[in-house]
Amino acid sequence: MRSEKDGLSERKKQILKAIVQAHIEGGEPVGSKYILENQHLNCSSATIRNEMAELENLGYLEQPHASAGRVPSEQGYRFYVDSLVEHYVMTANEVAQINRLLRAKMGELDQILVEASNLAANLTNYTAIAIKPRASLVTVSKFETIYLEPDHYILVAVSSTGSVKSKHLQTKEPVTPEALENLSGVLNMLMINLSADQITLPHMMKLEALLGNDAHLAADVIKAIYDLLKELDDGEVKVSGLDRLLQYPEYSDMGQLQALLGTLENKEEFLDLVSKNEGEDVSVLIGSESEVKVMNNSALVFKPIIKDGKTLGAIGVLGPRRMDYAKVLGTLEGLSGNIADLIGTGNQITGGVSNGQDAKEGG
Amino acid sequence: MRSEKDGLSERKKQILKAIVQAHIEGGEPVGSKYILENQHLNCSSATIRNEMAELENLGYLEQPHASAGRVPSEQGYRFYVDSLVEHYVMTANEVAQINRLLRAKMGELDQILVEASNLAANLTNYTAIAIKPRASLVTVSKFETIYLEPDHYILVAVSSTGSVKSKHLQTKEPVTPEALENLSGVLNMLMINLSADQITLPHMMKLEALLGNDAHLAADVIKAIYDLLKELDDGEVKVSGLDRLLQYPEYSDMGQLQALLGTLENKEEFLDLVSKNEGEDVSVLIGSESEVKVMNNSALVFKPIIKDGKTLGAIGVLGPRRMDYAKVLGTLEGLSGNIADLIGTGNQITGGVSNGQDAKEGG
DNA sequence: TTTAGCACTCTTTACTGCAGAGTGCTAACT
DNA sequence: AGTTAGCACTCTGCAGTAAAGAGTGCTAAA
Repeated sequence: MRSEKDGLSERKKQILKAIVQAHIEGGEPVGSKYILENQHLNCSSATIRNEMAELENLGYLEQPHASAGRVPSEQGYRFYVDSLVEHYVMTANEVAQINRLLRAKMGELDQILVEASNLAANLTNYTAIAIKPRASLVTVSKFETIYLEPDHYILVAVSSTGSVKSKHLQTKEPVTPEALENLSGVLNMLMINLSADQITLPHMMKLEALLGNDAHLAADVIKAIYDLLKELDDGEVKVSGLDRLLQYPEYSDMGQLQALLGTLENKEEFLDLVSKNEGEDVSVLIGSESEVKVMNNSALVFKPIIKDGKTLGAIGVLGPRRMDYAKVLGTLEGLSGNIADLIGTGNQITGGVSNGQDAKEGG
Repeated sequence: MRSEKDGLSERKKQILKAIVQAHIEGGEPVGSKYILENQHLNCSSATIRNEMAELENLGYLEQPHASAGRVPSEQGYRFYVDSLVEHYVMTANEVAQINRLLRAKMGELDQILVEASNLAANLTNYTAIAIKPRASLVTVSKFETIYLEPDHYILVAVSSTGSVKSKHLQTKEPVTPEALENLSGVLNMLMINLSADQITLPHMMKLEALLGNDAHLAADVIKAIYDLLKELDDGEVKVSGLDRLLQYPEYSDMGQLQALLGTLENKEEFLDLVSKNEGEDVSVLIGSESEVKVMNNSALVFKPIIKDGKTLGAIGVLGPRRMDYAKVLGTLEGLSGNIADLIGTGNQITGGVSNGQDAKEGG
């Protein structure tokens, strides 16, 4: 006993692993007999029972009631994910699927993320989420105006992360295309690389001054810029494959499910989660580990998409605590590799560095 | 008997209405005794039973099993909605809530729709959806380019409906800001007001010719324009308050629920619905009326947002068949009035005509 | 045409008993 | 000391039954 540095004998590990895997597959408590039949250990069911009792004392297993089999505890899953899970390697077929679908939809990051989360849902058969984190440091790196009618133009802003947002603006007095060109010139001089709270009264004064005859545009433009910055800052959470949750009996209990759905609509908690685990490569949050109250019965695995040290987004998989971690981890690895490649090859703001497939679990 | 032109005596109507309303509230079959106690008809429960038996023969009611109360049939709801429902008038409080929240989030149509559907979900306590219909006739009315780096620029397109989309483009050979200005000029001459299938080889030839030294840009630009048009065409469906469905016992049956969730992810069916009922003011689809297979137990009420004869979007409410139609209809009326006002007052592409609060049910 | 009364049907709930699954413990074995 | 066989015990799940309740349809009388 105690022959291993983490305190579990090889046999205990094997039993724990078998229990976790069996429970992942079937969703029901697993008993000593099952282990005996499916795992060729050279011992009897009684021995296994003894081991299981010890594993329970150590906190890795729990018993729903006195005479049911054992179910992995949160700690049990944790240990499984950290030390026992074998890396699932995607089949050629799956890799091909990712390549085909993702490349077909090549586009802006938002789209790629959503597409990737669709794929994740399909491949893992759990619910997946695409997360675009809040970016509190985002600024506008370039302005442009588009003249439409004498009293109507569009203000376009390109953010430091490359996304493009626009706002329609209506003017009281007519403006000329030349005035608008002047406006964008002034904006590109004055208002570049400022975050919302760096825009101060002096900026506005200067803006009005530089606009000369068109000073009447200033107020609306400033408001529009504020709005644009707010939109750029804003995180987004998009959910795919929600219906897949329902096939797992743990979600047949309404109430629980309703709460979870409610949480999913409230993107805030997920955005917080992502920014909190920013440093990690892959994060695996099991049950109550993830401060999102509702998730006691669930697990969330997510992987940020990092580019040049900046977290551009994340894709995650949400499912019951007894999630097929091997498969989910493998899928997210594969997907993120592909996304990184895609971002590298062209459609994003900077070319270069590809942060590849280096796998490591987060704590 | 048969004193009314639609074939139902006043008393039958009253009974039918009472049954529908009671069922809407409680969700359970309602019996003759309940009617007797809550509706002061000058008759006994036996008479009511006779009337109910007749209403059942006429197809307005059905009996879940031999000795339960009656439940309105699809036809019963239909009749209720068409002739019996009283218009719900929003409370001052509700109107104020709409005004406050909607005006605070003034912005592009997409945002307004989503915000309105959030409100609809809150006010009605059902699930709401915001629908931006496919627009197969959409074209680009203005192009603009934004220079970022020698090998990297952005193509911006303003659609005929006023929405703005953009695409990052990477070039093999370096381009100058002047070249890009030329490019947008040429695009604004050549490629304006064309739908995807109107872009032909001659266009591309001419584009290359006019670009002169920068002809190498043409291929990528054409592809980008195709992509932009596709994105502009694309409909969107956004769901709010999904969790609210679960409080109604009709959705406690998994499977049914799972199918419905699946359908909600597949926006196609909803987009089809909207375009099919384009002419209507308010559409009320009860159960199987709405060709969406899954919805046998549900009802969908939606109202298009129309501006200058064009359907810009729609907001809808989805709930159990026994939905509080009065409240839902009233809420959608109120919301759409406010949206119309908002669109009128500034942020959208054309000013003018406000299609107000004129209410009428669709058939 | 309406009503009172009653028999009938069907669902819901509670309770019972039984079979099955799985454990924990003890005593014997290596 | 670790392992095993055996057995008693506990808890769940299911089937069957009985009783209560709700609501109807029908009949006969007003």
